[in-house]
Amino acid sequence: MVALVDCNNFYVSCERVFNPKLEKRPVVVLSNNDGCIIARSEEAKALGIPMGAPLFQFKEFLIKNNVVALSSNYTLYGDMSERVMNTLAKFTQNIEIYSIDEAFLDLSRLAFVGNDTQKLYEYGMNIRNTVLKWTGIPVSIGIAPTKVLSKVASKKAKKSSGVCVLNEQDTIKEALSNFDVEDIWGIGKAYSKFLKRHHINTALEFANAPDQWVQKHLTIVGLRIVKELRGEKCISIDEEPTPRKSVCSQKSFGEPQSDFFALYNALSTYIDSCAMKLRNQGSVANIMGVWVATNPFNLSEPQYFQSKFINLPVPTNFTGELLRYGFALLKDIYREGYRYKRVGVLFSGLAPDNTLQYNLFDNLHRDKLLRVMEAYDALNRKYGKGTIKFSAQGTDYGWKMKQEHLTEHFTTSWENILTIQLDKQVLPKLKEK
DNA sequence: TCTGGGGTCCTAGGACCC
DNA sequence: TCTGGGGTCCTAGGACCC
Repeated sequence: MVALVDCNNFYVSCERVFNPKLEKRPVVVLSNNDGCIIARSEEAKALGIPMGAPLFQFKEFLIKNNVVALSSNYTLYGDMSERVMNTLAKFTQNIEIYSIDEAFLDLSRLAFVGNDTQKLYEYGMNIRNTVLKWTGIPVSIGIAPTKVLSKVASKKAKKSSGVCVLNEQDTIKEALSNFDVEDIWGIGKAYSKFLKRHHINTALEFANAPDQWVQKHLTIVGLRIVKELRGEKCISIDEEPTPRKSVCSQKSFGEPQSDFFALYNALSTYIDSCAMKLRNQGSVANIMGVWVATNPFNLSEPQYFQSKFINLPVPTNFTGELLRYGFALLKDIYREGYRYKRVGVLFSGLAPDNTLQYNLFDNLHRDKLLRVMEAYDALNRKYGKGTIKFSAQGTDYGWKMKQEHLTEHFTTSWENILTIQLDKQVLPKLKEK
């Protein structure tokens, strides 16, 4: 059996842990630059605020309905996610962290739980209560024979007690017959439109579709989903995080930028953060690409998009070295006279850093640089990201993201730690305990 | 009308996820 | 005026090999 643990409205829930006044109120969390609405509390969903809606279209609506809008605080969400995952790991080591707010647990190796529906339910409840108590984050748990079915179960769980077990044939069938095909994990916009055109509207109807037809139109991926819906395990639980195959970073500017060095400042920051990710997973990059773009929504202004990719002469993850390539690439594609909205960088062709292929004409002292980067990472890990930087990143952040409603780094910065005033009557009782 | 057989590698594009 | 960011996988088709 597989359990999917899914945090409810995760970003909003994180904010609520540190600000109980947000409880029972409609709350939304915004994307970078306060651009779109990317997370909504149940109250906000009930008001009909759609996922991904641009903020400017809904500003008045939010004010009128007393909705709290917050800038996204990924430092906080990342740390809270780690706490949730660490809590889950106390229950089983067989866990796949699927995203910032979701994890699959392999229950098949927990003999004491077995296949008994009631026992599975109680176990799920125990997990749910523990996560809530230890982290303050409410979760929904779906338990079923396969990953796809556990996703179905978790959606059902959200509408009931928070835990749902789909175990017996008839309960599974019943659930699938009431489940819209477009809500199935792995069926997106295009496929659901296609399926509905062919009169497949529910998950049950999809599960009953002929294999050959499914594979022909939805590839092998679709066929796997169908089989999982029938209870046949096709998608395994990945306990080892597979190393990334590419790393990229691109962000919109708070204000459009025209100056080359403003673009390069931003690019340097993205390169630095990618290079750090590469070093963290022990990879070096063989291919590097840089692109710039104007705002595609602003049709009244001249548009420009350009990218350039190179094969790196020596695969590397050294920030300083990559900054030099970044500078040259940007120089190549930059054109004066445009108002740029974003710049981005991509690293691919990743290889393990222990298979380093040296270049005959390489004149860098790589052993020394390796130690420099190790010290660099150690400092930033210990005292916080950005403690030490490369000079290319500069000090002028005209391109900086807009974050007008940012909450504090409650769990990762001593300066932001909450102070709590204890009631005089509570204190002696606590001491007793 | 007919035009060998078997393979690899790369890329672009489309689908999907959170 | 204002519209997020970071990933994965699969397939078809072309170029190339013998």
